[in-house]
Amino acid sequence: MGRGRVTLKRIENKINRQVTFSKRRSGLLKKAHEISVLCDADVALIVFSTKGKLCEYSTDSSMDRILERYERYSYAEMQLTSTHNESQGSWTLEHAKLKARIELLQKSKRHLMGEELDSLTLKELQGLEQQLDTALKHVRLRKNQLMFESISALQKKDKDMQERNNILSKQIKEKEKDAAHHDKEPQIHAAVPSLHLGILNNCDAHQAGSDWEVEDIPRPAQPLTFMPPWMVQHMSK
Amino acid sequence: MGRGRVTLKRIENKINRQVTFSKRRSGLLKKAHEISVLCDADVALIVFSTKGKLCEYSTDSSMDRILERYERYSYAEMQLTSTHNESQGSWTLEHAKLKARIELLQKSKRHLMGEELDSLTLKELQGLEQQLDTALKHVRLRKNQLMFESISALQKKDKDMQERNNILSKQIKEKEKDAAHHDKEPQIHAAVPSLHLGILNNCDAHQAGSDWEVEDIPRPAQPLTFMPPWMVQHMSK
DNA sequence: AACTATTTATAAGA
DNA sequence: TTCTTATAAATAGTT
Repeated sequence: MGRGRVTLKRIENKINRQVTFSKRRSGLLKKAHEISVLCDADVALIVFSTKGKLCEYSTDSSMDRILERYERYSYAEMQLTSTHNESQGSWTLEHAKLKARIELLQKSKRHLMGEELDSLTLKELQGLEQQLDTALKHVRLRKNQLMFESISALQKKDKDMQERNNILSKQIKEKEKDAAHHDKEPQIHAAVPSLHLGILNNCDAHQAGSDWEVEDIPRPAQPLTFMPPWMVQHMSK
Repeated sequence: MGRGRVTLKRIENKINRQVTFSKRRSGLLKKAHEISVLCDADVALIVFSTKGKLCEYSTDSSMDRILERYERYSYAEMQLTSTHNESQGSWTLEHAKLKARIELLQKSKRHLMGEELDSLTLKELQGLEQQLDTALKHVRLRKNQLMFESISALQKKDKDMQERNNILSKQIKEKEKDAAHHDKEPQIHAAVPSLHLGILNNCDAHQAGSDWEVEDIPRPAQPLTFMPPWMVQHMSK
């Protein structure tokens, strides 16, 4: 796509190579992002330039998650290799890797808890926000599930009780009928007003300090910063 | 590059998304390979489709090397310092400890990312939610309030019904007593076992397979953060 | 899976 | 580097 046809061969001219790298890198990042969004794919892209400069893209800025997923995916292999990998030399490396991993995990955990955000770029913060938002949705979904299960149980019991009520009412009426019919005694009147209860609606008995009173704070309109996507990459920490 | 202009938004049509994924995936892989060859770059590309299928490209097919290089890039210091300062004897133990630690960290991290929530209690979920919500505080008072009120209403109703049950039972007993006393007819026995209801606790009536979706429950329009996709792409320094 | 009308990416030039 | 432009490539919609 350009004025000349491209040959799949290392560009020998250093300047040209650098320029082409810049252009294609942004193109590649863009496409990685596009397929990620359009097709709902999890993408991780890592690019080292000749000079060793790192450039990366990952869906939701969650490189760690995706790399972990990748490693999980190849778990079978890894198990096979790691079993026999216990020669001395690789132990130190293994150890170092584990420590590095812990560092990574702690760091990302701190970020997820909203700590140490100073070191993050705008883009990373953006990604973090999205991730937290998703997590929050999941947590609430689960919470709702538990709560609604409680409600369902109560409703069922409620229904059972209503039936029981009806049965008892009928029995009383029969009793009264029998009584009136057979010995014409004064009837005992049992007022049984029907209890009508709305389901899932408002109620007066509201305990203020209860355990699951949640947040009172009105949510401000989402404060999003707009910025041409492919410009963002030029901002560094 | 096609007959229509593309909008950077998840393709909702499943078939279309799948087709587009295939096409773009090969395009992306091709471009990754091209930049790798043309510009002598080290590239690692990992793509998971929606369905979880993995597809990867890496310069010289050396994914491991590049991923290691990637991790080293961030944790060079660590690797240097941690390689030689451990005594050999306790390595196995050290190793195990580190692994255990990693497990713990991953678990809590997953919770913070809204995953594997099934093992959490309502209370724990509440804590998690608050933690996640610290940044997004305000949210859903109304919904929670409604649910709280529903449960309270049901509890109140429940209580009322119990009282009513008791009253009715007494009336029946009086009836029976009267009947027996006055005309010695056969009695009608109405068994009225007392219904005991726990409050917001375990429910026996638990529908196992039901798919709980928050969306099934009427609630106010969802004011969730909507994040314009631009960008999560990031480059390191 | 092929076919094209178009859009998009980018090589070369400035 | 950045912009412009001619052209090659990629691909969305269609068959």
